[in-house]
Amino acid sequence: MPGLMARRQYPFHLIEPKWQARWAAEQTFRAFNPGELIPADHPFGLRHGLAGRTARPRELPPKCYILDMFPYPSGAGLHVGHPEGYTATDILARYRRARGWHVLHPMGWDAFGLPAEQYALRTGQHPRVTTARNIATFRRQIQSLGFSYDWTREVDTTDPAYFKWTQWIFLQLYHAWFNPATQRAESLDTLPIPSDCDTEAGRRAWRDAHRLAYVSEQPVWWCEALGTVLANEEVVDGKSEVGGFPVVRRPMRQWMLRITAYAERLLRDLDLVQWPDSIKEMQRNWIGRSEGAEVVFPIVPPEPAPPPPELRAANGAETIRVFTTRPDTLFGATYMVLAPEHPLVDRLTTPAQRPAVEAYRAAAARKSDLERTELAREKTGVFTGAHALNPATGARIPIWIADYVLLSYGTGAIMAVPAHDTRDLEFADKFQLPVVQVVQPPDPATDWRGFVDDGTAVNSANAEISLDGLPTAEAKRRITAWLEAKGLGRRTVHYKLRDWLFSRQRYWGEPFPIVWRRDADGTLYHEAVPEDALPVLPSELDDYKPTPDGQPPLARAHDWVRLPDGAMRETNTMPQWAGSCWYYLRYLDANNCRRFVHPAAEKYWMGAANSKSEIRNPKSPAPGVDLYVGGTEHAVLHLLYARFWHKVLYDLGHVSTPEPFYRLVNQGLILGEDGQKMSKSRGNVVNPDHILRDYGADAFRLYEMFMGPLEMVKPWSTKGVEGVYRFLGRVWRLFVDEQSETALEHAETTDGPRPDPAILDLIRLSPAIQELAPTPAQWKALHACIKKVTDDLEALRFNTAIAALMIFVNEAMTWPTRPVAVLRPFLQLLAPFAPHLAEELWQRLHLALGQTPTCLTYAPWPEHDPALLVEDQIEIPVQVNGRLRDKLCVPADLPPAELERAALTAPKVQPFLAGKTVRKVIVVSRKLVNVVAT
RNA sequence: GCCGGUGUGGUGGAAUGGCAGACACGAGGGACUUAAAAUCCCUUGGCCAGCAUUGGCCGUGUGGGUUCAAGUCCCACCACCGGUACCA
Repeated sequence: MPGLMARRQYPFHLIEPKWQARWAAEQTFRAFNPGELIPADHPFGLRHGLAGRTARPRELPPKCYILDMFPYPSGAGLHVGHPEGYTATDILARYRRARGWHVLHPMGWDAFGLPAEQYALRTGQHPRVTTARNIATFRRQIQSLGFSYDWTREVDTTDPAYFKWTQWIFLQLYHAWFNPATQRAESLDTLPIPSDCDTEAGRRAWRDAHRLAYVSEQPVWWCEALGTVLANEEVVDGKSEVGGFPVVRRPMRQWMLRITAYAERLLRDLDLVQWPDSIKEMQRNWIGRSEGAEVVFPIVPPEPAPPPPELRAANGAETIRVFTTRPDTLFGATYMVLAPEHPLVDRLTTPAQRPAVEAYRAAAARKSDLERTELAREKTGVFTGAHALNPATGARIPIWIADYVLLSYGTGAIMAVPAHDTRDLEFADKFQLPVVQVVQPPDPATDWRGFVDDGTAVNSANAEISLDGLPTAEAKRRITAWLEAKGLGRRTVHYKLRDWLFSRQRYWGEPFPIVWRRDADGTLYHEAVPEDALPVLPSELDDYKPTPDGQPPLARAHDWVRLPDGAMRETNTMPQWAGSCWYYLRYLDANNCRRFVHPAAEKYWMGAANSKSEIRNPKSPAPGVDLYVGGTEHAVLHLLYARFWHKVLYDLGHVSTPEPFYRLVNQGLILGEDGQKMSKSRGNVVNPDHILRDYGADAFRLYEMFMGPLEMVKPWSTKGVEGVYRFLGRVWRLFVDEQSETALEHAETTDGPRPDPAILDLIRLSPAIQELAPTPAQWKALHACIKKVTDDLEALRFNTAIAALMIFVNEAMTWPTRPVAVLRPFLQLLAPFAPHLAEELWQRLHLALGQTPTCLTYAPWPEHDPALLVEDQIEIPVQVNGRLRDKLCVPADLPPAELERAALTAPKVQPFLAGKTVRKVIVVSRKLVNVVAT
């Protein structure tokens, strides 16, 4: 009971559980797959003439797949941010059902993850137990909000029946390679094996080197505190994204996924989807495509040897390859820099410089990444003593090492053009290296030193080629062609995107369906677990810690690791992203134990239409998920990983669209009442359970949508909840007889603490509600509301749709009689927003009229009649020189000439025209008149 | 630094280039009540004038511009939020 609260506005505590129970019992929101039997009494079947039938895909209405980002069920329970997106999608799902679409609206749990495992480390309680408890809490909370999910499709990523298919998809990656010729993933069977791979081991190594899932000994981010490695994406500012613990670089054997092969398609196909520009831009930046050239710099042999006249990198001479986006500045390259870890450093360094170089390399290796970024501004570096030849100028240029050059990007080496690169200039200034201008800025007043934009090439000529006078773009083309002709370089495209580090040293994740064996030579190799042996279940453990030597927790389960035939199981597990990469596909056929999804279900719900024309047609179902709503925190990682998996599955013929999520909308963050981000330490966290208890689910939902535009960041206001709650109270009183309400309250007090919803039958309709013809004003109020709400729903403008409902109710409250013909459609408009209250009043209304109540969920959405909105008298503002002076009430069809005359003669306008000449009169038909007078 | 977003009353927010502030919150006043709560009604951007239901001026982060007309379009800038960063 709301102790401190005032009198309850309406009996939501009886209404909401009643309808939730009924929806659950009748499976009201169940979606049907092609070939599935639609029960004879199901309202979806009744509406579409499919009751009691097994519908073929073509007989089903157009599909609409409305998806939420499924939550991680944390121990803290639901947060008020969760229902924001869920309410938006629920409103849209209910609206689309009313409009006749076949809506798929599912929910599930992204339940692998660190917190349950860390809890297990402390208490010894199996993560499965914690997870199950948290899921139960989340499910209860979400269900108490009355969302129209099809719970028969609920998924849980930790359920073996689910992760069996996560492992299966991993095997698809494992058994595939990316064919550069077709730019697609293909079965490993199509991989050409070079003839010099003449041993079984050689062929195996070749195949392993091409798999989309491969093993690599790589420097990785190791987090001591978490006892695991992390993906690049999970390391923020040199600390773990989860918990903020220090991380260090360490070489380890890891599973990697070859996402870089898809860089170009991941970039290009952003054009196929309707996502916010900011998210597309973040993905583009993450992929980080840059066009340029690879250039080969010959190394000058140590000691006297004069520079060879030939610039060709032939005869086995050592070379340094660099990547540059500005090959046009090659003539200005006055020195080179290698990353300290670059493999050539050892061989290049002269004896005299070796001590300095070794010291610098050791210092760089010790630096945590945090230090490297924080101390980023001041350039450091050491001369190796070696020189290279600038292939354009033939000049001997010194080779340095410096940690501003990263081994992981490009080739790990750069040509430094200090005149036209900010970092190179800083470095050159510090170490007194020569600076040569090779680009002239378009504006002669601009200082060429440090000018990094496009301009005109200067000082760029040798015996064979001249770039002088060419604009940057042309100069790039010319020099690249010259380099290619001389075999000194080639056009290249580089990406920032790295391959995806896919293994974790954790317990609470999907085990890899992989075993390790030794061949006759004793060489270790990996091999897939056969499909019919899936799922690979993790072993039970007593201790969830990693082993002291850094082996994953599963390594403790010796019996589990060692198979009878001597093979050893992989003990790493997959990262949490794995389960969320494909859950939207499992929803399509969540209970299928023979396939990850039946092709017919996949084709129907994801839509086989994928030609451009069909994508652009708003009338046809979207290819893929029609609407995906979630927070921006997944702008890069989840959305990029899921797109990658989807594309692999698409290439291998398992799904029919190139992109998974056609339309994406990000809900904005909800801040605390103080305008700050909600956090336990600030004490400004709003508990949804309390809101639900005090105001009910409908008010909660309505408030979250009324706060402002969905995408916007906005602060919580409990006062605001009271506002929409009062609105729902007015709706209730619009329909209900006050006397009967008193009877209900009386019955409730005698009925004890848990009253039976059946006492709602004591409610009588207000005597003002009658079956009589509405007045024109009443028709207009309704149809204006229908139009506004419908338009706003189509554009996801929920806040203004609710305002329209309020305007209608405020007006309807003043009517002495309330025609059923107006109130009934109003309930349909209200239903997506406040479904419990709408259903209850809908039922009461029909019972009072002696009609059998139909299911409001599937009642066809009302259409507005433009004829009813036509005004015969309209108000026209009259301006003089752009300032409002009067308003005229005129017939709507008044001709412009007459409107102009009326405006000029209007009494309030006259004084402002006195002594002036009318120069011009702008008459905007049905809008306004503006008189220009001087 | 770069990329993206946002700046409108006391507050959340409305406004296809055409009456700025819809709808709500808060506040003030009134009705009902023994009283309070709830409910209902009125007022509510600022300044100035007036007994007056009124009238005038100013107002959408700042400065310019386009236009009969700008919160909305263009240019320059400022502030805040989010992302990202020696990416060659």
